[in-house]
Amino acid sequence: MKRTVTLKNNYEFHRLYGKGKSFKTPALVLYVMKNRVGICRVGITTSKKIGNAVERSRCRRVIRAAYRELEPKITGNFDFVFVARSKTKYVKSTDLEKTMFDLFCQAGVISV
RNA sequence: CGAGUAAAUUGGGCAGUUGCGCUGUGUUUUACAGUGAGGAAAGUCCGGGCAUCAUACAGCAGGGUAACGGCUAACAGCCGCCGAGGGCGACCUUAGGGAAAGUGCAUAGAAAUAUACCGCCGGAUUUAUUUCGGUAAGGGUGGAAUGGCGAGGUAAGAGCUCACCGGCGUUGCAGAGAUGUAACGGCCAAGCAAACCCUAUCCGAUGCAACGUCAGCAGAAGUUGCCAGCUGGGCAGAUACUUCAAAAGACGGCUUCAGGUGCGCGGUAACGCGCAUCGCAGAUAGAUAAUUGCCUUAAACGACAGAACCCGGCUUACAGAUUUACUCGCUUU
RNA sequence: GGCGACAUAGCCAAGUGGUAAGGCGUGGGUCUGCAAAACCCUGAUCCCCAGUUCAAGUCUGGGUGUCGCCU
Repeated sequence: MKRTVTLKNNYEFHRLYGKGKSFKTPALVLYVMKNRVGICRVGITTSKKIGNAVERSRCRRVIRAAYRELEPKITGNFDFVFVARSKTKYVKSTDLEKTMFDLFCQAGVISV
């Protein structure tokens, strides 16, 4: 299995915030957009509103673990940006996997 | 049993399954093995290593430190000890050199190293005022007013004299020293130096986004630049350097050391020496997640909190638990 | 990750250790038939906690927050 490709530059994030579709739950926000690169790319945002460094890196780990489980089910090439919210640090990765699955279904990324 | 003082430790452990970073082995895209956050990783407040600045040298400026002896690579750290202050006590706090080199200290007050406003006393003049001198007991001002209090003394007073206390100096003794103590001397020296300042002593600057190698690169303007706040001295110089614009990668630096643990010896201690043993993160948008079982436990889901070149300290944050030494009070024997 | 700067009234801000200047704005008043302009009055936990000092906005130490720079 290849390593997950991540979004790194600021303009890529801003393109998704401006042009991508957004789907929200209390624990997670998702921005989706098609790309022409040929693979799926992911960016994770954890702002300083959430807490200190320990809480922010826990949010990143939980989101990354949930995405790793769902990545093989995705059909098509997309860019994703996940934004953590203040409730994310209290959620387990198995619970977040369910909410992420719902968001992917809303976005039409996963063919059921 | 109660109240307290000081110091130290811990921050659950073991195993399994899926998954992630790094290293090694096989191998060529998947296996196996090992390993994977802290006592503060934090704040970046001190000190050092390391690296660069073509030479890093000197002086000035600027900054740090400040009883004494030791430890240390070094330090504003630590240990011991002295003085001062606090506590019945165990013990705690302490930026703790110099105000007999100089400047400054608002307002009030007569006067803030300097005096005489009201007073008190004496002389002269004059006849109810003026002037000269003595004095620092009393008044008032202030944070601070010539060491404090009592007695003697005097025209009135005053360390003028004496006793006690406080401070200073000299000599003797004890100590490694700060200092302590005894005798003697004379009251001359008030406070503030985290105000300027003086004395002693230390400090070149910049920080791994330093710096090196490779790859890449496109130009335009300028002429002195380098070591920096200033000066001296020195070095390089068109194949150089500066500014603007553009481009932004890969590798090294990078983790084996002032390392950890145990034992012994020296030292009051900080710490040092010797022997044995262990290998213990190294990412580069940045790796630890999910779940199950057992054990210890009062409980373990629980605090504060995430390495980014590395060490020694300091400071700040911290749920709960444990241990040791000592003090005071009460009760019983 | 590293290096630095700042915090004073609602806003902009000055400030040698000794009563915290000023401007805009708020509120009240004077003036006017009513307004505007003008004039007068009005208001501060000097970011927080300790220390030095007779006395801290200022000096020293610690903390909090905001902002800037690096390649």
